[in-house]
Amino acid sequence: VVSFTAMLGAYAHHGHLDASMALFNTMPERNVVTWNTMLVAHGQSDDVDAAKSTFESMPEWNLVSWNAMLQAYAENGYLDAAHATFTAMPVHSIVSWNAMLGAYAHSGCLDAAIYTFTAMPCRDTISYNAMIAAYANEAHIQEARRIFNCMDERNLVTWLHGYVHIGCIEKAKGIFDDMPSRNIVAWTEMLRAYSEEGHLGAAKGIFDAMPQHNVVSWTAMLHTYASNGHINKAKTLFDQMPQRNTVSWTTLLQGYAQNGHVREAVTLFWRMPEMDVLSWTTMVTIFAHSGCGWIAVEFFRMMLLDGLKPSGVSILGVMVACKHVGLVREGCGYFLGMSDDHGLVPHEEHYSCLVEMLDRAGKSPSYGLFDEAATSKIS
RNA sequence: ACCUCAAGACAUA
Repeated sequence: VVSFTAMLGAYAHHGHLDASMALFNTMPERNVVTWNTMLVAHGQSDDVDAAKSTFESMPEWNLVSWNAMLQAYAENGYLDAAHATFTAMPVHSIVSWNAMLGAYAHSGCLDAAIYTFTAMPCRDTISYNAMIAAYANEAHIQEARRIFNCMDERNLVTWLHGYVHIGCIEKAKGIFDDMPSRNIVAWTEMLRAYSEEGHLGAAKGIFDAMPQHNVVSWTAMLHTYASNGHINKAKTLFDQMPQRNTVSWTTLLQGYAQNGHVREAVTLFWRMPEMDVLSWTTMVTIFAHSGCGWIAVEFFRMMLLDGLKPSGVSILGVMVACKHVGLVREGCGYFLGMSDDHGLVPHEEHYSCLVEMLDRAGKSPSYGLFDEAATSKIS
């Protein structure tokens, strides 16, 4: 069983999900680890349903199974389901807490992340890294620094992480060079740091020097090419990648969008195995600024029909589109839907876009759709 | 032999 399970995991790691499944089905004997490996494989290829049904078919669960299920939900944006799993599990390890913390950090739920971080019975460097990222994502660099400074235990990974997030790339590189052993997370972090600075050569150097790659590192490199105008290299890399997920697809999609290759973007989009809010939003924003705002509106509607919950970014995109095409009622409706239907808080961008939209149509802010509070904010 | 931290969309002139 052990060697078969190891093979199963190896197949999954290299993106051969079909091979893993075939092996799984023919295995004479399976244990919890075998099932867990399969569960994780499905989660990582963004197939939550398959992960869920694997979980439900398992003869028994251990802590790792629960954590893997929790993570599968978290990775695919099902925050509620992730939390429900967390509450349902019989015991929690630090991995469960970290997974929950990471889920909140990724979805921008800073308060929930802080709550989780303080409620945890103990914290390791992974918890600190996640918390620093949560603050940094929300542009609370001061707080990120504060956490970084108040940590009771530090190691090199956390230093690296902290420096990357506060934008001190030279210091980060210094730490990186001093690390006695670097894991793939550290390597990828360094790669992204260079990528963000536009140091394409340095990023490629890191990528080539890495002892192993996985979807995340491949995608980080893909993003480096795509966002620096090297769309052909990006495409080549994408085709070579042994494993792709929604993030990889969206990264390439964005590369096409940024380089004005609208046709290719559309074709690629419809070939995607799964779309999430970010992939849809990319399509919305591609068309939002052009004269074909109605196409953007169509994409937005299709996203809703797909059952996805729009983000503030996607709403802004569709509002910009409405503004350009003069769909005032429609645009106001999306704005109102933010708080009424989706539990989102409109930001300044949404208000100013709304004002421009009304202004263009010669309507006053007291158009009749808004209550006093909104009207006063608009004016 | 299996789980958590690292990768993707966004505004303004």
